[in-house]
Amino acid sequence: MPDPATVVVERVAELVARLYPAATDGLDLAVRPSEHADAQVNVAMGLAKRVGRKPRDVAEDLVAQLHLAGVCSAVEVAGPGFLNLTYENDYLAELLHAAANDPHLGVHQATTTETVLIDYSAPNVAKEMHVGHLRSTVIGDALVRMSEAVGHRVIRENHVGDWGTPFGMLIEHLIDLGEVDAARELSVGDLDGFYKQARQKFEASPPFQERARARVVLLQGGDTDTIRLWRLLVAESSRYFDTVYRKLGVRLTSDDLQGESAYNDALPTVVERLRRANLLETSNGAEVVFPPGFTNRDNAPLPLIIRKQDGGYNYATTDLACVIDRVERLGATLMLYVVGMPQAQHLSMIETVATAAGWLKPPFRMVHVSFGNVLGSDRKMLKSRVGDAVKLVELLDEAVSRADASIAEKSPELPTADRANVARMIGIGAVKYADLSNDRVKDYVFDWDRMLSFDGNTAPYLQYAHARICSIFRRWGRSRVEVRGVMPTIAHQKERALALWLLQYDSAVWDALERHSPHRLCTYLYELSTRYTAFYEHCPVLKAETDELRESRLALCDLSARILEHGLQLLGIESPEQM
RNA sequence: GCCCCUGUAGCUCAAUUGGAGAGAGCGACGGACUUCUAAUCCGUAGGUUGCAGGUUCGAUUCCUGCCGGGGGCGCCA
Repeated sequence: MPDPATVVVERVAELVARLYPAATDGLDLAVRPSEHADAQVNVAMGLAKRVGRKPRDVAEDLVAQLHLAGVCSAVEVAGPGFLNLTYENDYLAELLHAAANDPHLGVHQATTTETVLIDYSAPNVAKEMHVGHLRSTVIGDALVRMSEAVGHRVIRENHVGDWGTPFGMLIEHLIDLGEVDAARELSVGDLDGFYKQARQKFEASPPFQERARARVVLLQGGDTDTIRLWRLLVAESSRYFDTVYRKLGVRLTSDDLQGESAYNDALPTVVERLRRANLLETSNGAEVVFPPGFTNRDNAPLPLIIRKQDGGYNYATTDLACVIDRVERLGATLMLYVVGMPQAQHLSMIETVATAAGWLKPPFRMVHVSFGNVLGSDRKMLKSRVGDAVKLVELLDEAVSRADASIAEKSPELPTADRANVARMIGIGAVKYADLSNDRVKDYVFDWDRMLSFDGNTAPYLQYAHARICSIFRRWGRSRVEVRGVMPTIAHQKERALALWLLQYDSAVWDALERHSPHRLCTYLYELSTRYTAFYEHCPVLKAETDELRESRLALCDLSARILEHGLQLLGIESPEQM
């Protein structure tokens, strides 16, 4: 409702349906932002083709009969047949006032509430979290927040790697260290060292290998003491993951853990149900499904392996059990898999098989929210000096200390106690925003200087715009809530540009959500900041000529700040009031 | 060999699913601080959107074929 375009779309749709009832389906009725006017409608061109008339003539007809009194002050035909709209200033003011008094700041709520399950982060138990987990965690978190913001029911799932052959070696290593010492080492977060030591022993010592293999058998057999040790590994790792998630500022907690092991009991059922669905075949002693459309190197059908020759299950089986669980137990209509690009084929096969088996059918659907890599300045996968993966905690700590140094230099008057907190918001925000603001399907180059810059499409720039608004209200000295009753007057060109953009927040949030692309929201917020700053430069607020004008501009400031803060919050980024 | 992703200003990235002279930031050049936070703003220069065709009123976007980069292709997850 707060987007003036929605009214126009309705009116245009009515008119077109009345004038050309036979040519309406699939027509592009969208009202888009325009460089040549406040908005544009492109329906005349598409219509002209269907009814065999000149686009400009169709456009003229539409303009003549379109009733937009009180909404648009002008509707003109331009170019090949564009309808250029200019909105009525009073109408914009009404919508701004409505948005300012809406708890969702104008973002309309979902008409059908879905249960959205978001599968993201997915670190491995007893292994360090590194840059490779950054994108999944940060993008997934943003999708969680955006989905909740429009009223969906959201289920977070952290599909951690907590099962498989490496656990034989990890448990034996834990026994060697002694439970107490091992737990201590794991809880301080030296998962990297723990895993590497275990691996090293495994590779160097044949007796250790034997023990590890035997331990896997015990683990799979449910041996109580082995299970107890395994739980210790999982619990300590989970505790560590929680510290990383808190530092990153994402919603995930240990309550969201849904490890691979959770599906162990369901695996035989998966096999049974596939067999009953007549999908199961035997190939080289393994039980497999051949989903149509997938081939291997030799152009032969490519199987999804359900049960290996040795009788063990594969990750495909777990993933299928997972789909069943999510659909049948949790009732998740939309499942988002925030998983890297390399898994595209695997997930596509899972989807095909789950559909063929009848487990996945409308309204239930799964979407692979894939993403590219984080690159170093050499355009290769980001690595540390010594060549291994960069630890996530170290990356975050460096971001905070860099931000802190920058604040110390630029705002020495800020008390040190506040500075630490602001540095955290800026540093963490910069890392997350750098990740989220890039189109997720592409790789991006990690660059400290650029992401921490106060110029350009960065978190600090948006945060700075927000902080400046807060500063105005501090000087004003009265409560911000007071201006929410004000009906703003739109007069200055910069006020108008800002107002139009503020009213786009609704569509920006939905656009980002529907494409599962947080970077679209980033682009919106960046544009909002630049428009706000232009307004700030040209339109004095506290020094405005009249009280009315001051209040009107304060109202614009208030809504701008709230949308900035709200939008950043949807991305999981905090907005300091001073910086 | 087959399949998927990708290629846009010197650099880093956008472009509202096919819309009007392809937009930002950085860097370069030229301007604006007795300030509501100059950590900012304004202006100028910079392009055959990898190449070649095709589809149509209109293509960075869709189709075909090449070229370059990344990834995947039966018992790891």
